[in-house]
Amino acid sequence: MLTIYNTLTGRKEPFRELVAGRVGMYVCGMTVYDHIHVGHARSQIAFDVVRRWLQACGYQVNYVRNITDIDDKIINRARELGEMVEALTARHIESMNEDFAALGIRPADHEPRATRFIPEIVAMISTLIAKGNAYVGESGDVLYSVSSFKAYGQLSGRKLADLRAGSRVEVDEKKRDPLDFVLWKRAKPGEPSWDSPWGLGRPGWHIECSAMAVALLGDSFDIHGGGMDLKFPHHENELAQSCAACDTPFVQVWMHNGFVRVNDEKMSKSLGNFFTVREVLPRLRPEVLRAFVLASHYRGPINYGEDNLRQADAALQRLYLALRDVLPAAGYEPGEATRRFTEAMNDDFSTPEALAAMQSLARELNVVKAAGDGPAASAYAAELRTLGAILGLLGERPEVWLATHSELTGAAESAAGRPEPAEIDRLVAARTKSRRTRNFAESDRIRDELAGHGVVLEDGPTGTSWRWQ
RNA sequence: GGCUAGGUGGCAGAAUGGUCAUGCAGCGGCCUGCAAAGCCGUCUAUGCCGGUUCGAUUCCGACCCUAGCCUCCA
Repeated sequence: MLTIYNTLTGRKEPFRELVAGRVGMYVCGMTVYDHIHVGHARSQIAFDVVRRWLQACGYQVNYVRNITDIDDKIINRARELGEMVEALTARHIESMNEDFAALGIRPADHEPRATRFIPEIVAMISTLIAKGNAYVGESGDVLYSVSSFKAYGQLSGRKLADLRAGSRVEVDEKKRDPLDFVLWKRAKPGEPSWDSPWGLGRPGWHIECSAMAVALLGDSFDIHGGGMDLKFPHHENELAQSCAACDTPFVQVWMHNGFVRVNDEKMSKSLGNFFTVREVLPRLRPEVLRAFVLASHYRGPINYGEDNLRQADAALQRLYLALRDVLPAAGYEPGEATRRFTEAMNDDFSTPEALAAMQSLARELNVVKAAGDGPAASAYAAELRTLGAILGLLGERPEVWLATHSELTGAAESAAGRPEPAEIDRLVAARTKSRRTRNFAESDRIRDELAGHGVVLEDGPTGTSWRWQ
């Protein structure tokens, strides 16, 4: 039985889908004005795994991940770069998709863009005005009236009075309530705009998600996910709009992932302490980043740093080493590892425990391998790869993975100074010759030399193989 | 100030009203010419103070500390 922690209720609850066998899921995606960073990657990996697990459980998942392609930041960035908004967003959507693919984050079933859903957005705003939940302010913007929705604050656990008392809420005289937020923003000259009953303008941030989610998943759906920082105000507002417009509970389960930290601080655009995925990937196998993310529970924080990445790499390498030289069987009888893995994933997607189960399975695999039990090893290998696939891991061939150099885990050797494979093969052959003549001083010298370049030698019954450390 | 989530071994990170995963690192052994890989064994932990209990790391309360949100942010 799958249980999921629901932000709305503050506890883990048994998951009950609205329509038997089907799950509608909406995850907040990217605002496309820059390359994605590790924090974004974490969030998308987390929900990618949620989706994969739901599918592994037999659900037919309708996965929607939006793209915010119009807002102030985009307009400002385009202006700074002297570029058209369309060109800027197209560029970054492409960049985002490349990064997602590298990290094994699968495309969503629907990837709606705000600018393609203007009619739906306008319609929802009209409904809100008609129902008395929204009004046209003095500035010409359309605003949502928070006091018109009595459950406002339920998701983030806040009371309107507390929020109003918050020292950082800016008082805007044009609003009836300082907490009212924009649904439709009137365009200033030169800004991209769309026609509406309230004049030329563009949608506010929150309304696009409401309108697109309802358009693609219906008035009420199963799971809505996003980063912790979206809980308030974004999801609170989204919830208020959608409930008021549709008179439905909107979302069954709200899920929020924790942050990536750098030196115990949130990695964020505003703090400037972020690493983009594309600057990090050249010296980090994408799968290592994925393993690093999954080594922690999705709701907790993770610290981005060399030590932790190295550990993730070592753990992953251990799994690949176990799989090396074993042909996975076509079928197998799921064992203790699968049972433990399943239980872990059913417990609010506890990927650290699931990975622990995989490590134990790798040990069993190593044992039967060493004992020369080929059929048992093949069965375990198949089981391990199946479990790995659910997490989007272990998709590579072991030999290929092990031959891939990772600067992080390798010697302090720059890419330029790294020896060529042909040169390594030559040295390995020379060492083998020395070993045959029992000239161990020379053979050890060669091994040390290679070790200095991050090359690890392994002597086996069929000869010597090498891999990058 | 309000709200939320946390504080577990050298590090990372699970779980649990009584026996505290898993990986890395360390130590001992097997294997090896020696190593590596692998296997076996093994050391170190539950922020602080009270309470409930036969027994709490786990439940309750206070305190301290950390992070996050309350403004754009995955």
